[in-house]
Amino acid sequence: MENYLEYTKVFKALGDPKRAMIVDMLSCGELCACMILEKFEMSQSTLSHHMKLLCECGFVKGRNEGKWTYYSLDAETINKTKQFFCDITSEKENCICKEDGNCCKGCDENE
Amino acid sequence: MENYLEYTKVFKALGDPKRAMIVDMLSCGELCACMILEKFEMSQSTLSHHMKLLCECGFVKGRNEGKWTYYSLDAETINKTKQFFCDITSEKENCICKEDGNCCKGCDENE
DNA sequence: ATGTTAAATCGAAAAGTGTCAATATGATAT
DNA sequence: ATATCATATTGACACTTTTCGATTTAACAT
Repeated sequence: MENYLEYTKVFKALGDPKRAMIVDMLSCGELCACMILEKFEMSQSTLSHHMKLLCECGFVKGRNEGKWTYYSLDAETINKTKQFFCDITSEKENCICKEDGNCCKGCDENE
Repeated sequence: MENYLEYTKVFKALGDPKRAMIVDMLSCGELCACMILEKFEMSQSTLSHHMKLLCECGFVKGRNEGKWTYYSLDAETINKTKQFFCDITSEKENCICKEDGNCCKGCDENE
C-alpha cells in the first residue's frame, strides 16, 4: 500500500467545497466549462485552476471539442479511490495494534 | 445536500499522506499517541497538530487515560463520508446536465 | 514537594493554496 | 487577415498549512 501519495492527491482535490460541488455537478454527465462557470461566482481563471487540479489527480477528464472543453468524472479513478478509502479505514491483518508492546499502558504494566 | 463544507473538511484531513497513514494505522484498533509517533519521523508537536485536525473533522476520536491519549477511528463518520463520496459521484435526478441549454455546442446550434 | 512523562499549545518560518486581473493560446467566424 | 470567443497561463496578493523548538499543562511517581 504505497499509494498514499496518489490518493491523498485525490482527497486534497475533493477537500475544497467548490471542487466537491463541481464533482457533484459532473456526476450525471459531462459539462462544458462555461456551463460550470455559470453556476458559480468565480472568475474564469479560478475555475480553470480548479478544473486543472481535478484533472491532475485523475478524478476528472477533459475533452476538447472546438473551442470548448467538456469535463466528466473518471469512473475508474472514482472506484479506485473508494477502494483506497475502504482499505485505509477497515481492519487488516498484521496491523500495528497487534504487535507486542503497542500499548503504552501495557508497556508500563509489563515492566 | 448542504454538507459540502462538513465533508470537505474530512477530505482535506485525508489529503495529507501522513494523516492517511495514521488513519490506516488506526484502522484495526485504538493506539496511543506515543505509539503513532514512534512510527513517523515527525516532532511530537507536529503529530499533535495532525491528530487535532483528524479529530476536528470527526474522523478520529481521542480518549484520555491518565497521561496518555488513545486515538481511534469513528465508524459513523467513516460511513457518512463514504456515503457522501458516493452521493457526489453517482448519477442523480434533476441534475444540471439534464436542464435545457446545458451544452455549449447545443446552445450555439439552436441560435 | 519535586521531578518526570505525555500531550497540547504557542510563536515563527517556509511552503502551499485560492483568488483575481491581465495576457496568451487556439479555434471559429467573418 | 481579422475579430471574436472559450479556455489556459501568468503574476501578484492574501490567506492557510506544515513544520519545528520552546513552553505549558496535567498526570503520575518518588
